[in-house]
Amino acid sequence: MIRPSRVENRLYLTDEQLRQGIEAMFFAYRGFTADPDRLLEDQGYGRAHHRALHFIGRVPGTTVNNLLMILGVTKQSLNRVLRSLQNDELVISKVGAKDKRERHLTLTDKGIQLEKALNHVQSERMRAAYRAVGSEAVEGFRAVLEHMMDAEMQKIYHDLKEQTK
Amino acid sequence: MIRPSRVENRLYLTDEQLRQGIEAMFFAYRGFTADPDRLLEDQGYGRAHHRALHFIGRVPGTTVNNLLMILGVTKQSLNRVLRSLQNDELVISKVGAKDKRERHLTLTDKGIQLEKALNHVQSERMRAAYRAVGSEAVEGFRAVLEHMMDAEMQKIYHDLKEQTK
DNA sequence: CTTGGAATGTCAACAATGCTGACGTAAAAA
DNA sequence: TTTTTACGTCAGCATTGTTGACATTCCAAG
Repeated sequence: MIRPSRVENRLYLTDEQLRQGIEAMFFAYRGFTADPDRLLEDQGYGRAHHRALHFIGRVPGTTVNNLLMILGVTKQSLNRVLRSLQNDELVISKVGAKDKRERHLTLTDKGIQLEKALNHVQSERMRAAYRAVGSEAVEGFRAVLEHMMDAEMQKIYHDLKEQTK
Repeated sequence: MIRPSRVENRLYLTDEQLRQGIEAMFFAYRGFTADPDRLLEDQGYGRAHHRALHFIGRVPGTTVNNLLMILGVTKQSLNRVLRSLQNDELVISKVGAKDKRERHLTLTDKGIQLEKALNHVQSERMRAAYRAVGSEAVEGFRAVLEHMMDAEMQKIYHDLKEQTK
């Protein structure tokens, strides 16, 4: 549980501290993607494929349009990635029953396998970091990240959390 | 399923918690880069230009090779960015006095101005997030990020901190 | 019911930024 | 001195963003 700063309501932050935060974010994100990137390279995929697999796995049956909002890229960019995943039989696209304009996306067994592998290496790094710092730090970490998101992203982030309850 | 007891050192993390951490990182990084991206677009630059400006500003007189290690890209990729920054007179490259193979990079006044503007919008978002969560959370945030970096990046990150003392 | 507009997804072409390979020049080693 | 290594530059390719054009489907106005 996060207590909003109890003593100093306004904490004084030097430019230097903020700059270190920026650099930490930059270097950490590289670490965050390093392990999945290695796995993906073996298969001839990139980060874009990872993101698609992740969120299709997270919300099975989602539409292309919904995925678009989550990922924040153009549909043309996403389409290219989805096409290759479908060709390789990692993803299945089914025309909507109600609305035939929509395509509903799900992972095949093969897709689930790769997604699991990617999720595993990424989770292990995060688990290690979490373990190293303890649970209070973890809550702080998540709190700061949440406040760094744009408002729409915060909403999507929370909706995803609800979804798996 | 066996539940490890929640003693302080021992942190039990569900798959779901780890997955949320992953997604938080993903969405937050988008927010983290959103404001600078807008500024950069106005000038016809991209994120790669931002990173170069940032670290040249941080370590004035650094060599291309040193910058390469910080950024973790190939010299060919960096070179393209540096060339455009030099053409636009944001960066100056000077042949090394001792070793003429090296180029030492510094920002021009124009370069400093743009770097300041980029740093400002990015810092403001971080400051807002920090303020919203309080100082304990901030420390947790930085601690987790640090443990998420690869070892070489941790070293570089710390060296940069020392440098400005 | 028909028709025109909005929504959804696909195809094509372009831009930014990764990458590898080839190479010139300077320094270091043999 | 000659060969090897290091540093930086130029050329070309791959991934993944972008905008534009378009076919199909749905829905709402008439």
